[in-house]
Amino acid sequence: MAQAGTVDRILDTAEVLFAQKGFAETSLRAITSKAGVNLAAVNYHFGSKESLVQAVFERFLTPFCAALDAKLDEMEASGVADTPENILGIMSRLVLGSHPEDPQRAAIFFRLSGQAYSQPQGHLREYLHQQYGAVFRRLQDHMQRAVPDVPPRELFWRVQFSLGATIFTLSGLESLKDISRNDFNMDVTEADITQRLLPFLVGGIKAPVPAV
Amino acid sequence: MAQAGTVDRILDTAEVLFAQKGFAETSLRAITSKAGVNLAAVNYHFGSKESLVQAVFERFLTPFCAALDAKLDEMEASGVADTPENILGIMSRLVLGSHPEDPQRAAIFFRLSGQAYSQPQGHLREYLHQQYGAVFRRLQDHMQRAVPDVPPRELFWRVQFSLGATIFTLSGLESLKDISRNDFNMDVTEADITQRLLPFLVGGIKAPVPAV
DNA sequence: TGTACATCAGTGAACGCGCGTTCACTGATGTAC
DNA sequence: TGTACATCAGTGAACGCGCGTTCACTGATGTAC
Repeated sequence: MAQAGTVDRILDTAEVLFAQKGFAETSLRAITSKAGVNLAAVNYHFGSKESLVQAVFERFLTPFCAALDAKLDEMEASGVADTPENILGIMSRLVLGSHPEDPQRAAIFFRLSGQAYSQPQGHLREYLHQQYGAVFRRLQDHMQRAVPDVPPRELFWRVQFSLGATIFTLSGLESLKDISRNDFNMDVTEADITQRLLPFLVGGIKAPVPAV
Repeated sequence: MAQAGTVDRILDTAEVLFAQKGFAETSLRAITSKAGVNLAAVNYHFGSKESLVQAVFERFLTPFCAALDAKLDEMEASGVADTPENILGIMSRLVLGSHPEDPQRAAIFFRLSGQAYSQPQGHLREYLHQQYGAVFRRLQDHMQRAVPDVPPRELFWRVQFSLGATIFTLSGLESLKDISRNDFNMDVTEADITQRLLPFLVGGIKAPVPAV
């Protein structure tokens, strides 16, 4: 963070504060004063607060989606069969490994996602869907090949459920860590949770489809 | 809503607006003008905006938790064995059936829950946990008896994942309905989703525990 | 090499606005003697 | 039965505050001739 340009200092600070306090609850004054830049610099560089929010997401998602695309290319080229286990494995390794120098970064990413999705107005959700929908559909296609017996409509919902379980859990991780510490005397990490999450999701995605 | 007392008119209006736009994004002026009551009435009856938010949750959760307790009593008395299917079945029937006169109400409940959980500050989450934690633990105990092979710590997380899948999906239902309509030419209802959700959750909760 | 102008990052102060909250007040109902 | 006082729901107007945004400005760097 130190000595970076104004734009990066704003983005670095904004992503931490947005994750900590939410979009509406984080003022530009809070961001700029913590970042050590002038209040007007946000509007100068980004145009508005809303554009700053989008820029924060772009900085996360663009490289992530590019990496995911590359991994999927790799997988297709190698001829490995699609299974829920290896598709979800790719995802989790990508998320956890995307910023090895800063393990907190993955947590921030999830908290931001959780907030983006629970924003009731949905401008942001629409923007993300439009911007990154293609990778999502590609992932969905692979998953379909992995579980051909699950009808596409059913699978669509199961992928949504999986997304929900993941984002919800990892975005509220701080308080869940506390509970886990109190109830089980046990510290947990993002990697722990992911290890527990994968079998759960695989079980759910592969579950028998009830005859209607 | 018509002709109710001031307190109820405020609560009725607030719960709809909070679900639609979020807590921070809904002003007391919006609530009171739509409810047809004086601006100062909120502070007169509830003391502050934050207390109003809590009151909205209480009006949902207190009867819901009482009904859940009663159902669990009933189940224990009847000697039916615990299974993931019937525990989750009780929950879903309770949620969907809790306001048969107003099916929209369940959707509002989930949107509020989704927002409560994604609130990064967590005052509300703490308040809810403290207020309704007992019923949650009781539910967890039943689930443990239903899947004795899953270690308690593992189960704790699986219940969190289930909660996440449920709240996340049902709280973002509006936009998912749109996607489903576009991609599959298919309208979905809360009850549809619940029917698809249950096998997914059962599959996840029963999934084999990986040897570590 | 020097001068004039354009571009650009950044600044400090102010703008108007909507917010939650407060306060003095009204009018109706209940209670004490 | 009448009077004085207390309680309570509700009101209208104002309060101060923090917000996102704007604007005129500065100073450094680049470009044209």
